[in-house]
Amino acid sequence: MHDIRFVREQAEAFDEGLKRRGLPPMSAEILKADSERRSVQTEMQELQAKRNEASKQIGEIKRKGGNADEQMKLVAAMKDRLSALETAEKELAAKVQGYLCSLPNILFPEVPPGVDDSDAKEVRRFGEQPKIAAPKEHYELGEALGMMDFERAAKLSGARFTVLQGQLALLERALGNFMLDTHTQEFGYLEVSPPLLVKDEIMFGVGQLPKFADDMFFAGRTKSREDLLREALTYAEAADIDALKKGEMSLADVVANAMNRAPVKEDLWLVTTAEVPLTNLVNNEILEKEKLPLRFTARTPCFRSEAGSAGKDTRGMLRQHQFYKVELVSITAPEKSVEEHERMASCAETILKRLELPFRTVMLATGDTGFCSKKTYDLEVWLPGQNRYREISSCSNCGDFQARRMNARCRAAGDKQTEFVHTLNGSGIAIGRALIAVMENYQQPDGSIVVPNALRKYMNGLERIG
RNA sequence: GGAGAGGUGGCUGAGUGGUCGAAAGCGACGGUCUCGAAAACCGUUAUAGGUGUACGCCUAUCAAGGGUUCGAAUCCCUUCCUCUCCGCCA
Repeated sequence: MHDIRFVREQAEAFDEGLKRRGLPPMSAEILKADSERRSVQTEMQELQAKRNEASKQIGEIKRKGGNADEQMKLVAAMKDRLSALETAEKELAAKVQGYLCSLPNILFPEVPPGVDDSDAKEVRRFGEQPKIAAPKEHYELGEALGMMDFERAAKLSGARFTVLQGQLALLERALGNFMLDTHTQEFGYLEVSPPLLVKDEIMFGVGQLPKFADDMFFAGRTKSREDLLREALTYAEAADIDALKKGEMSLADVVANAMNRAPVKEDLWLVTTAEVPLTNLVNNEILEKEKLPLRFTARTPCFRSEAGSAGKDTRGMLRQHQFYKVELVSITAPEKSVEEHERMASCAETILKRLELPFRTVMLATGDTGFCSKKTYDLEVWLPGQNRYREISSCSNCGDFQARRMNARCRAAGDKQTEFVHTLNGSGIAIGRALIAVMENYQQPDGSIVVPNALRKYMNGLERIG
């Protein structure tokens, strides 16, 4: 979410920021609504002050047993105007808020222009690509080993799920344990085991809602769809139903109106990443600035609908509805986030280095950087089976964009003024894809897979899978 | 799932229609005292927004949203959350 004061004070910079995102200038429209809102608010507050004064007098007069008819008439006379102003103020405030929370974050100047991952700028590269004759893809290796089963997964859950068994299941567990140990013991992250089902406002806080609902799974606590619809329809108005009968209104509109009128019941979303609960740990809090940064890590399943990626990466477990990931989240003082971003990327890189997997780090282009982010580093691991680098980690500095949505602030000791914290998140790293990378990079001609040194102690000394 | 009790400032907690943004205590901060500290005493101590050059003034906020009323922390409705007992359950 953007700061209205930033739009007021630096309208050109704001529009320039939108332009780099490929969006038209919005400041004029926003400021128009903002100034309307303020003038309505001023009039409303003046009227409220008058009303409050008159009400106070009424109270005094009545206590003394006098006749307050005149004052009551006065208040009654301003009632309509006041409620109109209150409604208008609410609408305008919502309009301004709507703009501010639906536009993406302003990017740092160094973010390279471009539209997709091919425009990303490589910043560094590590490791040598292994020389493998006729490298196989991970699913060929896994299925041949009998430890990766897509058919049975489909039987249980449909496409984009995997069943891992035996040593590959162990490898998955070992990867997560290795990553968590590294981040907690060497880099000072606090291990967290968070809820995986969260409320609307939590998804809003990290920018998943309201725009990206289609990317998520929804866990209704309620009954069947039919029951839900019936319940909502009890809020339909008689006038709407009459209009429906006369054919003046569509069923869809009647339902939509009823839904709007029905009370909001909070159902829960499945987290798309542990960033969601970890970042929100500090929502609505004022943290002691001296205790920052806070660094959290968690290994959790991640649930994604992959709505926009039909047909992409359909083979294997590269793109799944459910996968494990170790996530890193930092909550920093405003002036520390840039430094923390570099540190976080290097924590993620350390994992790949220890696993001795070749990778490169790129800075995403303007058109490819996420909604909340000011700047994003992607780590791309080498996959011999695909003969290309593929994303395995994404580290973003969100500045105060999420903090504003979550109302997460900090305050220095002795200060009265609070500031919004900065939030950063990064994969440290995606476990499913790390498993793929290990399989493809460590594959042997006989179809077995050598276990990287760093993982052996997490796999009971196992040196080779298969 | 059934029954009940609640949600008030940094914390504890009073307040059931009118000078209540809210008693009291604790905590924190400033001061007096002291060589210094403690104790004691005195004082200060919410957030957001609007408005004016300015001491300021105004508005909103007692979980959230809506309603009743001239006026709501207080009454009504809905939602969310917490706790207790029973049931079920890893």
